[in-house]
Amino acid sequence: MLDVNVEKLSENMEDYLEVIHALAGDKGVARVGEIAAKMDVKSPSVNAAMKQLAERGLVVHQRYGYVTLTKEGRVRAAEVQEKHDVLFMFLTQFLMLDYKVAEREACSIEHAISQETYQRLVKFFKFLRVSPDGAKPKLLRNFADYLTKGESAVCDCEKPARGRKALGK
Amino acid sequence: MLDVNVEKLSENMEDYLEVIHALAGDKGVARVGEIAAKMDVKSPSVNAAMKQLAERGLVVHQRYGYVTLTKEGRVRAAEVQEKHDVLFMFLTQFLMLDYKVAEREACSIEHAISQETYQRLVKFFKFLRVSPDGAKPKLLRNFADYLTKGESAVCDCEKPARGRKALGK
DNA sequence: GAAAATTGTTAGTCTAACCTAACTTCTATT
DNA sequence: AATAGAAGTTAGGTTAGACTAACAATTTTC
Repeated sequence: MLDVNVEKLSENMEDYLEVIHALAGDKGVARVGEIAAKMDVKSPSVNAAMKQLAERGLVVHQRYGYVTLTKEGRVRAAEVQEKHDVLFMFLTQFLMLDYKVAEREACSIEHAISQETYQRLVKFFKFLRVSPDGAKPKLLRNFADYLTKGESAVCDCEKPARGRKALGK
Repeated sequence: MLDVNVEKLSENMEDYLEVIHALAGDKGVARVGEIAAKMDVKSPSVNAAMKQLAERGLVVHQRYGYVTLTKEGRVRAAEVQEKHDVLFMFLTQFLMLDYKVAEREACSIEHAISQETYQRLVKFFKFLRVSPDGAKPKLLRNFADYLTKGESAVCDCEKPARGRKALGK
């Protein structure tokens, strides 16, 4: 199926792909200078990276010109981006971390998780019907309470049959 | 409070601390050769690493002799280990990944998460009463079903009020 | 207790990132 | 269309981490 013949990329190279992907957006092209700015490195570093990525067939880099992702480059970039997004969602929606922290952490964890783990996370979200925008499921609203109010708020998935609602009301 | 004056360690250095911590166990000491074997590197690499860690006051390394963690080294090692353990738990208990995959991923993610994120994960486990050994909470048993049976099994934390149990029985 | 075997160290090399300084190409203004 | 300035490239240096080969210390074995 998929994922055959995929040489492993370093974290750095994954970052470059991701940034190019983001910059390219609709235009489909990025400049060395833009990439350098976004990655917070100098242009010679970008140059060296582009050389490597070009050799691996992930980007096309015209001398003094545009950088574009190849088809395969786009696929790899998208994979990383998807991991990033699902991790961000986990960190914000589940763990209720603030956006800035979540963003930073997602950026590092995205390189550390396998496709397999990514897919399980996606399934877990589906199972709980969590989405980036939509209303939080009850479970997570409960957890939010727990975080602010402490031990008193509990997950009402557990021990639901014993008393409470059943008795007093 | 805590965590002042803590120079950031590279992933590699964190790994060394973790391995020394594990090897030291009760004896409290480790040998260069053991460390090399566990990390799957050669001894000169361990040597160089020990030099660095000794300079930072995290280990004591006697020439041709034992390596031991300092107090601070032990603290740092334990922090990494705790992250590892909670991640391993998340990957196995929540995402139901197999032990081998979970172990591998925990080893890489452990370097990428902050104390803050770690603590939130711990709280989430407490909230759901998940423990390494104990019985899985209902939520996770449901998710396990969902993974094998697909969409039909759902989280019964959500939409619990509408029919089902209330009606049929 | 001396020689052999094991274990640890040193010196020097390699690679992936990064950097600065100097150079080249492109572009945009007059 | 010439040139100033911006953008990109090349050359060469730095650091962290690994490696091999050669050497030194320690431990084991006879």
